[in-house]
Amino acid sequence: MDRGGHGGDGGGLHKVPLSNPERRREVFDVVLGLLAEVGYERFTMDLVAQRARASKATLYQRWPSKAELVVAALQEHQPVVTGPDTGSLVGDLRQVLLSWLAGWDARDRGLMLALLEGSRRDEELARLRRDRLGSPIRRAAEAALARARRRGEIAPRIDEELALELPFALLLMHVLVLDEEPSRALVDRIVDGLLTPLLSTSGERPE
Amino acid sequence: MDRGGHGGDGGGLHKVPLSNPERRREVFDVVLGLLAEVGYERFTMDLVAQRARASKATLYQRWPSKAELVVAALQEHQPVVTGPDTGSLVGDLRQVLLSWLAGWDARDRGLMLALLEGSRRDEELARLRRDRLGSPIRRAAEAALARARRRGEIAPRIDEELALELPFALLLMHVLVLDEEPSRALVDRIVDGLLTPLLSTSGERPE
Amino acid sequence: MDRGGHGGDGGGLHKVPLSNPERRREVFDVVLGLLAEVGYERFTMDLVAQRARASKATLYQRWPSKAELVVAALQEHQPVVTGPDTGSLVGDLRQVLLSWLAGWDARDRGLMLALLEGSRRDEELARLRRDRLGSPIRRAAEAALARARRRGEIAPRIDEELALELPFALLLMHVLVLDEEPSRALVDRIVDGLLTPLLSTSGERPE
Amino acid sequence: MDRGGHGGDGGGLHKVPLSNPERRREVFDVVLGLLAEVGYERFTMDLVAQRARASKATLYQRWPSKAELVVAALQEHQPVVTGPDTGSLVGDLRQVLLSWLAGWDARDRGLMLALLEGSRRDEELARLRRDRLGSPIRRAAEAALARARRRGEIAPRIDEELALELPFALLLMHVLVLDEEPSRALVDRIVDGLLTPLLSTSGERPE
DNA sequence: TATGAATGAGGTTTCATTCAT
DNA sequence: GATGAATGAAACCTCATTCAT
Repeated sequence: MDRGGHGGDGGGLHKVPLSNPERRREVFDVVLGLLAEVGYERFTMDLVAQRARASKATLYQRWPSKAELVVAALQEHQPVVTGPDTGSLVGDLRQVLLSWLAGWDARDRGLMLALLEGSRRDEELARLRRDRLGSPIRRAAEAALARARRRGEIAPRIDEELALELPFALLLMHVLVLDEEPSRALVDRIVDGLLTPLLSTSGERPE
Repeated sequence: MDRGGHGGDGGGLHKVPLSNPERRREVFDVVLGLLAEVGYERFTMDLVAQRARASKATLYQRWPSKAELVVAALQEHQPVVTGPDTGSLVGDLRQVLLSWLAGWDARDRGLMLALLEGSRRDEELARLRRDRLGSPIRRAAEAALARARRRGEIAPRIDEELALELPFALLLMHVLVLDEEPSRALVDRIVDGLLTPLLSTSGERPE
Repeated sequence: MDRGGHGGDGGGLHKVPLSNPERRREVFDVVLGLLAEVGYERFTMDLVAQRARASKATLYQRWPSKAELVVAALQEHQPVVTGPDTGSLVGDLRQVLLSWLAGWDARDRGLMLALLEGSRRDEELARLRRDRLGSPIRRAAEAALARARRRGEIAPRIDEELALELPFALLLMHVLVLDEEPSRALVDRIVDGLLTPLLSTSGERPE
Repeated sequence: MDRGGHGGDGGGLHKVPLSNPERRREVFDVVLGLLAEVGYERFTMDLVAQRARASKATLYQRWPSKAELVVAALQEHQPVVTGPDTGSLVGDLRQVLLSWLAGWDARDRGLMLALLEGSRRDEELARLRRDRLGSPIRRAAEAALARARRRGEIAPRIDEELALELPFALLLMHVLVLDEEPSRALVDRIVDGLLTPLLSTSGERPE
């Protein structure tokens, strides 16, 4: 399409072997971009090959099927969510959500959809979906909860498990169903308007 | 599935013109079943034709494209959610959720996924998705909220809009991401473990 | 390739539906020609489509796979071998062989090879091979043998089963291994030079 | 299969240059095994490389094409058929057949088929086929015939050339068409039930 | 010399859609 | 109005062969 020239096409490690880690990342980038753009079914090896300036045969040499290429690319796209100890449960949760927000990538909405879609055809992807969509924040949030318990911060009558799921469920819904990009504003509404009244003994809003 | 008639290859109304409303419903049933089963992309006109015992050409005569057939079928599959006045906000919300739960159809998880998937290709489906997944309960819940406001039941510091979204967001996540069927138990956990502590001034749990 | 004109391409029932028996035969003719020409593995649906002036999709509508198309075409290519009663076993056998020879088709050598080749991949073809290559003459020959037995024509110490296989085995070998076309001369050598001394009590050579 | 060595991934001589005769034989063994297993067309260089633990590039360095590799391997797989002088023509022929039977290799049926198949694409293979399938026994048999002539053992009215072809043609047919392994029993039937009555003046059956 | 990697040119099969009856 | 049949345009995957190290 663009026959290169004065830059274009994204730099071009092409001709570099796929074993090269940078080249590999380049391919994964194409894969993730494509997945986000068109979803799992319309994602074609031809398109990947074209954009990555590789031949399909080359791709197939490294990843023996479309499914495996997709899985590999997604597996390497693990977001890192950290949750520092702020001293209060709600404060900790806010940090977890903000950390997740900071790691949010423009392609992530599309990738989530692709994952839901593809997981219907491929069991490996289904596993990935449960892991990835079901718990990215969850894990960090659980650590925060553990700390809260040790501190004796208890919220009686609260279903703690659901309370932890709550922020992610809301974010997910806004993103997937309502086509919104996740925003600091939404995180604040969730933390201040729901989590704080629900869990807080302190958890004041910082900054 | 087909409650048959006077025998033959599975009964049904095939050979009856598509203008006939019952025949129409029959076709939609096939469409919804297929969508739920395989999703939007693997849904093929051939399969519809086969299962509905019609010819593809006939289908195309009534619905000029795959997308339009899908949209038409989904539009006719509107769940009805009612919410009687129980006297308290939480009580009302519980009723709304139970009513939604009662209308839940085994195909609905699949249809939600199909909708997410297809809405990527077709703007009409995208609209449907926002409407359908974004607000089925919402509408009824909003009525309950209005009543609560009139009663002066106020939850200070609560983000009411998010609070209304919350139960559906959780249900959605459990259904779509964790592969669970929605259950009375989950509804109870949401109402008793989250909504009640959040909103309740009373809202006791009925039998 | 040849865009028709003043004849060419073999008549051209193309555009006629594949359900039409004559069109069907036309396709089979292309299939058999191709099989004979290039064998089973190099036989491609593309080539068939091109030569038969049909689209691949059309072919796939009628025959759901390459293997099934091949099997169908071969099944319709049954040679007819008759064996009149000449009064003597050797005379009868000669007739059977001559009848087989008369039905010989220039493509048959290629088809035999294709059958051997394809039968390695497809069990249906393997069955066909055993039937077709193992017994075309055999059946007629057995009838002749039965008559001989009724007449009391007995060849002591002869393995009759092998004796019946003998002419076909020799023809097969000359055809498959030595690239010869089967000929009247070869049949005569077999009958006069082997079968007669082996079986004959009379069996004079006619004409 | 691999009689191993000091451990490792299955032993073998991989990493040893292809110029080494033992390594060469090892590769040919892989080639023959593969040919017998899957035939000529499904025989892939990838598979050879894999099983022989060599790289395709290495193979291509020694044999410039698939066809040449196959030819080379087959050429080295010449069966040895001997035929001692037993004093009678039929006795000699039996020895020839038994010698051939003794040299029969489990892969040989597959190799014959592969040869028939491949000889359609490659003239070199076609030559090989005519030589290999057309005459393995023939040559030894001819020597026996020459001795018989010198002894004055004459079979009048017999087509001697065909008579010599006969046993091999029958064996070939049983092997290729009927999927039988060649057996002592079949050889005996051929010798005792056909050759003896046809040619014999003595030729008694030995132990 | 041996090899890891790349690739052009297919090969089978599928699908939304359109004709002709 | 209903249908059997046809089809162009992909999609996934494979293979003999060639480079570059």
